[in-house]
Amino acid sequence: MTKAPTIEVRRTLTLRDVSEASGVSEMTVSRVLRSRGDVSPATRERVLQAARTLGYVPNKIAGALASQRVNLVGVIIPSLSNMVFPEVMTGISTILDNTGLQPVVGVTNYLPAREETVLYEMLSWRPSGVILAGLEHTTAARAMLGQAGIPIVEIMDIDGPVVDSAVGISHRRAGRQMAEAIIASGYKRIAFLGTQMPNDFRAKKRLEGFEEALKRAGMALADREYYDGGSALLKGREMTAAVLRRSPDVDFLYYSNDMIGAGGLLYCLDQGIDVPGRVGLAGFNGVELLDGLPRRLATMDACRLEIGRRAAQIIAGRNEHPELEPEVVELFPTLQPGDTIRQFAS
Amino acid sequence: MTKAPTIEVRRTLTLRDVSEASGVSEMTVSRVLRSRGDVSPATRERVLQAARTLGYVPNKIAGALASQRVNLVGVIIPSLSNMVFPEVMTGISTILDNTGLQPVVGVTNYLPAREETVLYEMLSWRPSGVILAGLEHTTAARAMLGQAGIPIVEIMDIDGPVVDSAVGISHRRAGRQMAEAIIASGYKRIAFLGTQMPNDFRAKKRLEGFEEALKRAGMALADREYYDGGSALLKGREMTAAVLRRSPDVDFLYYSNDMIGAGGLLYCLDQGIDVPGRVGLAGFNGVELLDGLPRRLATMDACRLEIGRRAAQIIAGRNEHPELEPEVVELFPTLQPGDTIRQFAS
DNA sequence: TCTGGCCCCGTTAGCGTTAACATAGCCGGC
DNA sequence: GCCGGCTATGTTAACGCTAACGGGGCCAGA
Repeated sequence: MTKAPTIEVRRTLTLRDVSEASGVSEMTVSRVLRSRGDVSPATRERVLQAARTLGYVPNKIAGALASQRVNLVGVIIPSLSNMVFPEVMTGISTILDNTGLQPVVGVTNYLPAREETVLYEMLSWRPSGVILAGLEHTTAARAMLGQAGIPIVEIMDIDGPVVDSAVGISHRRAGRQMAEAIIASGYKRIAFLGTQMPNDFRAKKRLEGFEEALKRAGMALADREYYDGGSALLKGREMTAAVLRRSPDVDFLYYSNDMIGAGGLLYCLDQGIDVPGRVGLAGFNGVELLDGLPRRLATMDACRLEIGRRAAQIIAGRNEHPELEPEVVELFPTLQPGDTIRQFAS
Repeated sequence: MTKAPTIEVRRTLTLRDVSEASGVSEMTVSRVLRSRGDVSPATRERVLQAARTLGYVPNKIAGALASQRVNLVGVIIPSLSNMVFPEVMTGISTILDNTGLQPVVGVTNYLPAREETVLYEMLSWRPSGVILAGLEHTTAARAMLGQAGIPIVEIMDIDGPVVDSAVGISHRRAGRQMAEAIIASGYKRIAFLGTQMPNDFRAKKRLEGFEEALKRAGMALADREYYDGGSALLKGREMTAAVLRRSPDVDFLYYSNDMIGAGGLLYCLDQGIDVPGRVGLAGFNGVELLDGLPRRLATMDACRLEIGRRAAQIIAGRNEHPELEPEVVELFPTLQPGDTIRQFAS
């Protein structure tokens, strides 16, 4: 009984190994493994068998270099830890799964310089497309995007000039709408509570839209409070406590995201504060988490899943049909009044 | 006045373009861009200048093929949407940032078959290492890992056979410890509430350890409830309501994760149920979110950040010093009793 | 002046795969 | 029986970069 020969020094396997094991040329093996071109069922089977028993894993690096084709899509986002981008990723994945494309994530931590680095790194792998959050980039990053010669989709935001394609909502308008709803409900002394982050341009735009609407109604923010880092839920509590202490006459708290809004809501309920009678509350994003709170926080859905889907569709489409034109897709978030905003003016 | 010549059909730039623009050989350009080998400051500057003005981005595909070196580390995790893996990623990134290595994430959605696919895909890029969650893999996946010839680190769990290296905690022991603490506090009728997911092996092991400790104390689970999908916070509420209705005599609720535990806590507080007098509660993971709740949920820290850091250190270390041996690192989670578990037996 | 060594830079030969073309064999129709 | 046209396979030449080596200039010491 002979034993199958075991390779001593395990070099990494190549097409040549499979070709020798199955008695055909490397080219034929390549064709079988990519199911491209005509191969007779017999040899196909023989090759697959050989590849399997050897445990061959193709080398995409060599393949990509030869074919000038890389099935990767770079996705550059600010953070993974705030529940909003994972959902965007889900949207992207569901679409890309049906194409041969594969997402590769890069995280910038809201730092433009980091975005530039990550982008450079990604482009050096010559991906088939890039999806990145926001419209604000360093000049160098913008230059790279322009040069890349691949479809680029900026997501989340459409308030500003676009490099190539874009899918998002108008955060300025979203802020305005929320302000209008709050004003219409009769709230008069409105405070803003948000992140300190100077590079969260979308939060900034929402606030701008919000203040603009206030101004148009002859009002202004009664107070504002910023935080930076830490547990958002806890910060929401703390900031809410601080604002209500400092400005007891405030009757509405507008949070820059749902998480701190949820913290604020829990705080108010703890303190026995009448919501939405004594104070109204609103956040932004429409995160799933809110469903489990004692009361539904008013919020606006940011269309995260749909944004991911549409962005991926644009990349996939342009990949298949290079003649397709760039497009800018605006989505419209819906205001969910929940239980933390009065229904009628008082 | 002559205009700089603009290239009509924008081919993608190569080293050759930079070399021509700067009047040196491609090799010298390569050396400059990788800061490897001796190059005179003068030519270095000239090359960098040329590369910058052209907007050259190196082609890592070609570089990797030529050098047989890829600075990527594959990270394969079940999910991004539950707050635990993003933190592991953070740990990995902080270490890798200082090494020239770069993480690439793949998500399996707790599906072994999907893990196999993702792994195959990753290995085909010939990464410098792979970090993957859990010890349970398909045979094919296990075979690939064995063949890969690169450092592999299995993370989160160490209850079982390891492919190469591993960093994690014993979930069985974690379950046991929590059970012992609960029993010591005098709770008698204990229910379990967890995910339906048949492939969350770690949750399963925690439950096994938990039940084992109960058994040793002559007890058994009084009730159990499973959920599947949806908002974890909301599900936590619903499941808690269901269990307390079905088994009114239950005096402790052990949740398989903090998120549903938080939902349960909020439900109990809503209902005016005395926590931890009438019922005690405990979760698992030690997520930051808990800090913002009205009461601190008992939990166990899963050492996520540290797991990420140690795993990355192993990869980076073995990458620098290939002679290093595989290692298995066990971390020890600490039980945080919080406010939802009685301090003394009653 | 010669020699050895260092600095700087160029030349050559792949890395493992695929695109493009070449070719051998076979079938059917006239 | 020859030829066109298919099918199944092989051959060749990149793809863009880097490892490895080679070598010309220059300086110091003999």
